[in-house]
This record gives sequence, C-alpha cells and structure tokens, in this order.
Amino acid sequence: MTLRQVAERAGVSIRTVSNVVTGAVPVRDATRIRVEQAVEELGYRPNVAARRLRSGRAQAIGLVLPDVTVPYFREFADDVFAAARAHGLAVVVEQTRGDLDRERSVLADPRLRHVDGIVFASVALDRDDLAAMPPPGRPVVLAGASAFDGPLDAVAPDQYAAGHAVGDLFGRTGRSRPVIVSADSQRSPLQASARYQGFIDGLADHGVDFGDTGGGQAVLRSAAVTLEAGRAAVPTVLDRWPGVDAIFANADALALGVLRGLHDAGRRVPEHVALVGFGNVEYAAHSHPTLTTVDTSRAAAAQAAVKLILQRRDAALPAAPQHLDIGFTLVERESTGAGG
Amino acid sequence: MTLRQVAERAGVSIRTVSNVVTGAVPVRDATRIRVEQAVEELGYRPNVAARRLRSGRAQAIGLVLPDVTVPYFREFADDVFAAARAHGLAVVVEQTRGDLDRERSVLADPRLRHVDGIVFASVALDRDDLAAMPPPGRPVVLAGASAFDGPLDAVAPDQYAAGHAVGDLFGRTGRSRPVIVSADSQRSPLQASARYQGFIDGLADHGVDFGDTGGGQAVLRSAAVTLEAGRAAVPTVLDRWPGVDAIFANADALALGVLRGLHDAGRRVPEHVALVGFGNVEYAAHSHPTLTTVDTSRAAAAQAAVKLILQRRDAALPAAPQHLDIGFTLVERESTGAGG
DNA sequence: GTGAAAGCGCTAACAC
DNA sequence: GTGTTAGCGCTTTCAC
Repeated sequence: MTLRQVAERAGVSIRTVSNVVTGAVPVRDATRIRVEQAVEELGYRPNVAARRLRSGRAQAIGLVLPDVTVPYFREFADDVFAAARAHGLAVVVEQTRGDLDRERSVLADPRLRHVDGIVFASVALDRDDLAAMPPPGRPVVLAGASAFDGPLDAVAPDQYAAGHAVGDLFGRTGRSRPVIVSADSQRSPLQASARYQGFIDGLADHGVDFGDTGGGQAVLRSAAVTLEAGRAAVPTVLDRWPGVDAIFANADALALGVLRGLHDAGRRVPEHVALVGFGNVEYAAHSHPTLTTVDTSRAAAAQAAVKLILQRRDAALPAAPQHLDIGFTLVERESTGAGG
Repeated sequence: MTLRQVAERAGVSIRTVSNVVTGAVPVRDATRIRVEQAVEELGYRPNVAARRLRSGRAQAIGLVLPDVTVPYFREFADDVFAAARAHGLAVVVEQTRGDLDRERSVLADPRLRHVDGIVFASVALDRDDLAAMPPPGRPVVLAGASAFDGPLDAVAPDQYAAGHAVGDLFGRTGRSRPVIVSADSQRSPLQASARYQGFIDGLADHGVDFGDTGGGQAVLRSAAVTLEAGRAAVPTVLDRWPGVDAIFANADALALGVLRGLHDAGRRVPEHVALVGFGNVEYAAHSHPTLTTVDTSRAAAAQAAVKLILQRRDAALPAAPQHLDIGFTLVERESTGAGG
C-alpha cells in the first residue's frame, strides 16, 4: 500500500493524500473524507523508512543506561518510555553496564544511528571524556550527575544543593559522626563532586566537621550499586568508624543494603544510626523502616530530556548547551526519624 | 556524507563503495583500501533510513513486555538485548503493563512499525485473542506461556512437563497438602493450563490427590505478580488450608513474597512448608532460604526468538507457525530441602 | 486547495 | 569486479 495507490483510489493526487495523512496542510472536507475512506479500505499505513528518509525525522529516541537491573535506572527507563510515548516516539534501548569503554563508544553505535536524539544516563564519563568525544551529530541529553556543565545538554538536579540538604538534615537532627557510602570510582572520586561539597557544607552549618568522625575521611567506597554491596559495606563501616551515628549512601540500592546490614549488626535505624539514600526508588517507601532519600525528579528529568531532544531536532534552540536544573526533594521518612 | 561523495573521492563508482561498506560483494584489495580510506577521511556513515527503504530491512526488532519492573521480564529484556546485539539489531521497547487492551493493539502501534519483527512477551492474550488479531504483517514471536500452539510463532518451555516436575518434586519429598498461588486471570484460568495439568499429574504419580488439601481447589489467585502480593497471600492461604505443607507459586516474585509471608507467620521453609517458584530470577539464588524454582531458559528463548525473526524476515522459513520448545530445568534449592 | 515532479541515500538488477 | 541506472515511498518545492 503506497500513497500512489490511495491517491488513485480516491481520485486525487499523491500530494493530497499526503496532506490528509500528515495533517500538516488543510484539505477540503469533501476531499479529505474521500481520501480517508480510501486509506481505510486499502488499510494504508505510511512507510516509516521513506518518511524518515525524506523528512530526516526518525520519530524515535535512544535511551542509553547502565542496566535496567538497577532499580533507579529501571524506574528512569519507565519515565522515559512514558515521556516518549506522549510524543509518539519509539525508544531504542542500549545498555552499557556502566562500563567506561562502552559509554565512550556507545554514541557511535550503528544501532543508535537512526534516532532523533539520545537520552544518556552516564555513570562513568567525566568532563575530559565528554570533551574528547566527537560531536555526536544529533541531540544528546545527559541525564543525571555526570558533567553537568560540560559540552552536552544535560538535565539534573543541583547536586550541591542536594548534598547540602542531606548534610543539613544530619546536622539539625543532632548527628555528629556521619559516614558516606558511595559507589564512586577512582576516576571521578566523590570528593571532587558538588554533592560531596554540599554535604560537608550542610554539616558545617551546624558546626559538624565531617573530619570529626575519625579514621581519616569517613567515606567508604562500595564495589557496586547493589543491595548486596551495601550490606557488605556495613561491617567495614562499623569497624572503621565505631561511633557512626549517620550514613549517607549515595544510591538507594546501596542504602537499602546498608539498612539490612545494620539490622544484621544489631544497630537500630534511626535510633542508633540515621540513614539517607539517593534516588527515591519505589522500594524506599516500603522498606522497614522506610528510607529517607533524595528524590531527583526522575519523571521531570525524563520529560525535560525528551522535550529538549525534540526542540533541538526541530532546530528551535541555539547551539549553546542547555543545562536544566530539574530540582530535587528531600523525602524524610522513618530512617531519619520522620513519621511516615 | 553520501555514497556518491565517497565514490568521487575514491575515484570509483557508487556501486563499489556500497559493495565495500556492506561487504556483500567481494572487492579487489587495492580498490577496497582506497575506498576505506575515503570512508575514513570523510567520516562517512551509511544512512539507515535510505538503506532500510531500499532493502526493506530495519536491522531492529521490537520487544513487547508487561513491565521492566517485574524481575522476570527485566531479566528477559536483558537476554533479548544480548541476543539482538549479537546480530547487530537495535531493540525498540514497548511496555503493556500486562493490560489486555494494550496487548491486543500493540502490534499495530506505529512506534513498532519500523522493525523487522517483534518478540512479544504476552501475559494477557488467550487463544481467541490471538486468532482475532489481524495478521501482523511481520514476524512476531510469542515468548512465554501464552497460546503456545496458536497461529503465531512461539518459543516456550513445555508447560505440562514443567508443572509435572514440580508436582513430582512435592510427591517424592512426601508433601501431601500442596497449595498453588497464581496470578492468573479470570479470562485464562490456571486450571485450563497445561502447567496445572502437569502439576496435578505429577502429584498423582505419587498418590497425592491435589483435591485432598481440602477447602475445594487449593488455588489462591493473587492480584499481581509482585513481592507484596505474594506476601499478602500467605495469611489467606494459612487460613483456608491450615494443613498446607507445600506451595507452588506461579512466578518467582510471588514466591519470594510468599517466603516472607511465611516467615512473618512463623512457618519455617522448608521444614513446615516446601516452596517452589517459577522463572528462576536472579534473586531466587540469594534469598534465605534460597528458592527452588523452574528455570525457563530465558536466554535460550531470547536467542531462539531473535533467530526466528531473522529467518522469517529473510524468508528462509515456511509460513507455518513454528513452536519451539526451549526446555526448562527444575532448580532445587533450600526451599525444598536441597543443599544449596 | 491541489497537481506535477524532484530527489532524500541507498541497494540491486543489468551490463560489461 | 566494477560502472550505470532504476526506483524504494515519501515530503516538499513550484506552479496554478
């Protein structure tokens, strides 16, 4: 079924059929109805490839993320699916496992060539990597923490402010021996991040010096962003910083593992140790105790990213990279002594 | 960058460049190297849309599933990504939430029009639905239990045999009061399924009559395939069938919830109650106790489905629907008294 | 508001 | 083994 066949059947030109189908140009009612009937009878469906070749629009976006196994990214994927759906866009998914080499090369992957733009949840790339990458040739929007002020478009919460909110929470609830559990890498250490800086500043506002926990810098690097990794981190934390009374885990999966680890170790949350995660995954509201965490506006980020891609594709935006702050919320729950 | 420009630069015809790029037709070494150099210098990348329009191949498949939130489907998605990757295919993901209407209409979704074929993990469609659907117009492979012998291609384990293996396990380990927890629907009740028939036959081989558990048919219908739903089902099970000594949960997520529910109720697994799940999700090997379950060869199914799509696309297969039995394994773990 | 026609970049049939 | 060429089905000037 082609436009031509429909045109013949309806006794109009191919142009008119196209106008009816795309809806871009108004068509006289009588003509339109005749065309619609022909379309219906012939079961005509536009050929996406031809349309794309001619128009340069794929009506599809790429979604690059580490792994749908990690709760946070799974939920983010969900949000991107919804946002894309709202714009009639298909979503091509590509996983990187958080692997640096994969993240470096993924934008050149032929399987992502036929998309209008890419939502890229990077976890391994730093500013230098991004600077070294060839221009992607189509809109790419970074989602999340990575290199917020780099050369690419980005949507993310204000990491400094988010860290600050957590530090402030610990400070104002009288915690003075905080420890951080983080899955950061050697390449982009937590200590270099705005989130970290915000955290210690937030503590300092209440006269708490992060150095005071003892044992040097109270940061434990976890091997992975998993429940198991979080759980496994606890004995080390308790051993190295026996006086710990608060833990900031840099991802909810980690935090939920820490929660279990603390339970195993006989420490009560929040009585002995306050606990805060990052990401506000669904399960954070269902754990026992429920988990205080930073909600990073995943859905808003997904929507903003998709919209940005569309705007760039349709050339409504200047070339300068956009960096959208999509906000965050500190969700206080039982793990820091809040009511629900 | 087009083929033409590369051809000019290399001093050959467009045809030769095409031959080099696709690798379909052998090209003399000297020529090939010259072309490759031109490709490199110009940074030429084939235009996917043009290629697809001309060749009719999208080099992409669709993956339709209920929800990447359900562990089983998340892991299946992982397997499909890997299989597609191995063939250089992109994957367009579409979620249905397991909703009947969505599943009925999803194959007509324009966002899935530009794919070579679709791997369809259906949970809601029954034989009549499938028969009533218009011919999809491109390869569609059902993955999982749904309508294995229907008009569409399908890859699935032998449901009767799988059910039988579980019934047999209960029977041979002396369980005589089994209960089933299932998230089946009114429309396609478990009792009509081969898996169920196999289960009761497996029990019968050891002289156990599934009717003997008392209280009518010992099947509890759960509202959803989630941990919470499994957990919530336990009090009802214990109330309705107090003598229960074995539970077959028709999905691992459910089983893991049941595991918790039994713990909450003070019943020990496997001492008081043996428990078997279905699907062998990753977490089944890490719960306490570890979960006995039916491994449905997800990876094999994913690979077979992708291969089938490719074969159909390239017309190497007759029109008759293929129904591939990809086997299963009963993985015995602690929840039925096995060692590991 | 509608028709005629060009051509997006590529593959493949046809020549040699 | 390579050149020439005809479209794949569509959008989009350019006319009227």
